[in-house]
Amino acid sequence: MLIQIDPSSDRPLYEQLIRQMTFLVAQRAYREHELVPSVREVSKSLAVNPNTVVRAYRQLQDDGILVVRRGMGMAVAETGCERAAAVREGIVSQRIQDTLVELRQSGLADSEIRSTFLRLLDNGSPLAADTNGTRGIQKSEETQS
Amino acid sequence: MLIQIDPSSDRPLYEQLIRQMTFLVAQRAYREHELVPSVREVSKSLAVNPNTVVRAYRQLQDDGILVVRRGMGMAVAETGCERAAAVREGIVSQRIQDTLVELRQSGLADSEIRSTFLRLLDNGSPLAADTNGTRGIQKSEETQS
Amino acid sequence: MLIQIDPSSDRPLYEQLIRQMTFLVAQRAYREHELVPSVREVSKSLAVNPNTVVRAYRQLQDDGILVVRRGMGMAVAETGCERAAAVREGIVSQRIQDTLVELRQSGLADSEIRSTFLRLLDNGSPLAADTNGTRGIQKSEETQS
Amino acid sequence: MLIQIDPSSDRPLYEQLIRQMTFLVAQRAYREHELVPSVREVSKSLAVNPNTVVRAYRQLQDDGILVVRRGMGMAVAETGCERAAAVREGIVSQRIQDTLVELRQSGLADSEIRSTFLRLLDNGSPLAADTNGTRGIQKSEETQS
DNA sequence: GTGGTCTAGACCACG
DNA sequence: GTGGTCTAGACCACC
Repeated sequence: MLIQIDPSSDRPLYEQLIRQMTFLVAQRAYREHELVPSVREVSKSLAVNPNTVVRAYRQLQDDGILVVRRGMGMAVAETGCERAAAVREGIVSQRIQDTLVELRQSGLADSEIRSTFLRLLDNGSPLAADTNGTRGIQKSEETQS
Repeated sequence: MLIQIDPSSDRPLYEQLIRQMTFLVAQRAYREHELVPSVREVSKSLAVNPNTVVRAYRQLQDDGILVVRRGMGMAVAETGCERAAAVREGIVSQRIQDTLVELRQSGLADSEIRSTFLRLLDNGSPLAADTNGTRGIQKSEETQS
Repeated sequence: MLIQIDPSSDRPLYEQLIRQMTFLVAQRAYREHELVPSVREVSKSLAVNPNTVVRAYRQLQDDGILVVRRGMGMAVAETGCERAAAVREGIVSQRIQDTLVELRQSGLADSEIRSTFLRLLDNGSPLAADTNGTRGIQKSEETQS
Repeated sequence: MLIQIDPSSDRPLYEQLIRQMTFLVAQRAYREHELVPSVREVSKSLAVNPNTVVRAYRQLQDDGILVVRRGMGMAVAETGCERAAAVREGIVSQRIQDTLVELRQSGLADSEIRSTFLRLLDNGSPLAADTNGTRGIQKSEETQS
């Protein structure tokens, strides 16, 4: 339903776009064969350069999540949702692994890591708790002013 | 005991050096007033540009973890271990927070995140079991030619 | 007998249509003065934009392969089959030449190119054995709804 | 030894760069761990925009042929030559396959295809027979004016 | 010096 | 309207 990017994040914009889109398709916010927002549309809504969107969409093609419908736009690929879910799985695991490796280097015991993690997990749902600096795009276009 | 860096990581080398050193001091691998390896030594052992080491050491000075002993090199500061522990605490919390924010965007429920995390935590190798691509430096300096 | 197009090919649809039609006329699947399927018919059967068919047919006119029969549609021109055969000859030679140029840049010796080519030539399915993603149109028009 | 591109070709520049570089590595014109020409260098020598080169180099990274040496440039990856050879193999096969499919659609018999192919193969070595419009880059930089 | 990212704007082919 | 390619030029982090 919603593509969100945070221009102040240290993650590159195109990478955020790739991740967001992958997650959305994995959640079936866009379904197989459904057209996704056009490059220009996304570009305009998120105030991002078209080239940046193109770059993200291209990667999603390479991942087998999107396909080009020439002259019409880009659509979720035949088995796009599956692939997206698989890619998401990989991203999530990798992210946790990386974090664990770094944390273990800190000299903290696994038990300390576990307790800190669980404490922060239960704390609050920071799911865009602060929307400062975040720009989003709705699926149906009447939310934009 | 050991400074480890991974040149293929996406983290900058100087950042890895800062983190590693901070963690080591926090663990009291180097104690107050103890001399730390010289820039030249670290640079040679890790095959890293001296400038990169200088940069890291300067940051550690600014953090109040190291101090210059003129003519002798750099040593752990008066209250270096405390400060290092504090810095470490901040790094660890921040790291977990960041990870949580990203994971929540993936559309996975907190319960799924928790289970994946716990699974990977119990699985893994305690501390870089495989050292492929990782370069280290020992506390006693005669390991490297 | 059959116009086949592959919408997922990197060749533009109109170009595929032109080539296919040229080949069919060269093979005398449609003979001199014989009416070819109407724009509307082709468009519907192949699920292609009518404009695309129009564009292809116009090119075939320019090539002297088709002519308009006002009020009736388009037919193979007086000397259409000859011209089509000539055009086909040019296309085929050009195609092979292009391929050879590219392959020679790969650093493979001519002998390797030859053997690979012959191997693949003998292997393969004679004519689009698997029709996945390929859409066709029959000469007799009652196959499509 | 030589990167060659033809700006008048219908193949995109970045694709030509990818192919050329892949072929060169496969032929061991650049060897494992060896630095390849920098983005700016290639860009200048071939009179191509740096972004275009970046795009090509990025793809080569994704293919596992090149790796970044941060601050130093890009080098052939550990098993880069193998991978390059494998990629080349795929490119070559695919190219021939595509050609065969198209030729078979022309209505020509396999025997005719074979004879035409062999004739053109033996004809001449069009390996850059005409250098009009082709721009190249030497390995050692003293050839450029 | 190196690569990485982003913007701005242009032109093209396709449907 | 759509995506694809390319250029030009800027700024950044890293070594």
